[in-house]
Amino acid sequence: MLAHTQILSDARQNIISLLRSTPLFKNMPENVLVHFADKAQTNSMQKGNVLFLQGDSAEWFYLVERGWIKLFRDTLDGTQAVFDIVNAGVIFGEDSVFGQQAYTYSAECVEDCNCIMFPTSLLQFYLEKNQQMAFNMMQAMAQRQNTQSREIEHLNVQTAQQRIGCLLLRLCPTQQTENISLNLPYDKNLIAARLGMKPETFSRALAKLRENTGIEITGSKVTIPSIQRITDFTCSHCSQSFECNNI
Amino acid sequence: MLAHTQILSDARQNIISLLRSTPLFKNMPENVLVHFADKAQTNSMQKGNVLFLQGDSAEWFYLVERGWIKLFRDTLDGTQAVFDIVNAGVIFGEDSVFGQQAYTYSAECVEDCNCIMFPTSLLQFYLEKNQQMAFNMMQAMAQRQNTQSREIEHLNVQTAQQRIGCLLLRLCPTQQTENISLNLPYDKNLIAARLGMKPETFSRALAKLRENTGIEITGSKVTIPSIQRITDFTCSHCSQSFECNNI
DNA sequence: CGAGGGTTTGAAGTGCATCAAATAGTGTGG
DNA sequence: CCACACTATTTGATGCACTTCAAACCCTCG
Repeated sequence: MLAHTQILSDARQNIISLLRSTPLFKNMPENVLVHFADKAQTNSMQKGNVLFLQGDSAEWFYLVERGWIKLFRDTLDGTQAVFDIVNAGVIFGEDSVFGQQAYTYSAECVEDCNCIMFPTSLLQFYLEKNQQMAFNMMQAMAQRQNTQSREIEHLNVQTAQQRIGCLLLRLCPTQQTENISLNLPYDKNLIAARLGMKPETFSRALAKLRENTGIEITGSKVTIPSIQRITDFTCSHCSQSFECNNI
Repeated sequence: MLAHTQILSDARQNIISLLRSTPLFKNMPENVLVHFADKAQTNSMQKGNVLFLQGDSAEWFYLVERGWIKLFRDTLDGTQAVFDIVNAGVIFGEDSVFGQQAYTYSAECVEDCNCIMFPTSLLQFYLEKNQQMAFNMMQAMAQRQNTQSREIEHLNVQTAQQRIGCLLLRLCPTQQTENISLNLPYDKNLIAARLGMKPETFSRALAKLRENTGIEITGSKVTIPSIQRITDFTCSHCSQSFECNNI
């Protein structure tokens, strides 16, 4: 019994520290974090699992602990518009607190993941009751909005090659500037969709980007000799003072 | 002296009722509205006037009373990414309350307008102090975010013709469904930029849209025989349950 | 009237999508 | 461990959408 309690407590402690590291729960008092952790449900999922569909009643919001989740909308003609793919530390589905209490997009697991879900009603409760919570929420929303308007800018002004370069920059560890090697976090097909292009276009654009910036790609493994060469090639069309690897 | 006071009072009353009609100030107590109105400054501007530039210290936020304001970013290669053009009743620049206290975009008048500016610090004060204010702010931000993610979707999946059709739908008065006539609110050049296309493309796409949907254009005057014909042509690629004329 | 910006039109080029097919990679059952 | 099925990715050929560059047209306003 003691062991059981201990396990529960460990899981709870884990959730609490995860929550604390997100912008939304930053600086929140311990008792609030505990309250959320107590109402949490953890979820392991495999590629292909659907978390929720656009229009579903929004009873939970999610925190990614591990893996990748695709956020998208289906269009009337049967295609799909992917507008974000999120990973560890990101909270999503929480924006349905406002409006019609229904999700405004769908979410699907694209790389095996652990998600923690919390009742939307609990968030709603604290948004009304706790000043800090409300402030954090606004901060997070402002941040996301800024990112999104950059996204619009990118779709408007960048070529396929440049959008890929920009994504690579955002995948790079921020410290290093040379001889970086990393793995593409999910299918090339999916990256293409995320960047608003077809798989074939992605493949060809990536090949050209290789010539233009000296990067190497083998399977999902990417090596980047010089960050500078990518930014030179990629960021010329972007607005001033924007750092891709800063998002 | 009495007349003078009366004029001041009228102006203040006007500001208060304008504020009350915005989502951000909806349901706010009278004394708060008065406080904002007291600190307000009104501004008449002509086409071409710049309200602020990206990076400027964000000391004011704005409410449009009349006219049109372009929100944009300049890119390193000297072009411009327009991500919104707003008009009466819209508040902008208020998102700089968060983050680095600097505007994240630039704003310029594109059709003669009246704007009312309020100190950002006052908003900040009430966001921390007043529950309703914080709630309204979040509501407004959620709304805007939803709109923006639709925008991304549109850029991804719609053709030039369809994007124009979509814009027209949003300009139509919501009640009517047939024989609508309206004026384009600002330069065609600017509409093109707003929709992420070149002026030449806009001109040609508009001509084709005329053939496809039966609309007529003379100068800035547009007549639309049937809304239905536009939605049939325009909205097929959009995600389900989205009403263009509902934004 | 004439200058200048906004708008349209034409010709040619570029980028991305589409359709089709080949190739590589992965997981399955034998 | 291999053959097979299936998916992901690449490659080729072709077409369409949008851009670019250039020039004409139109409208407004001094």
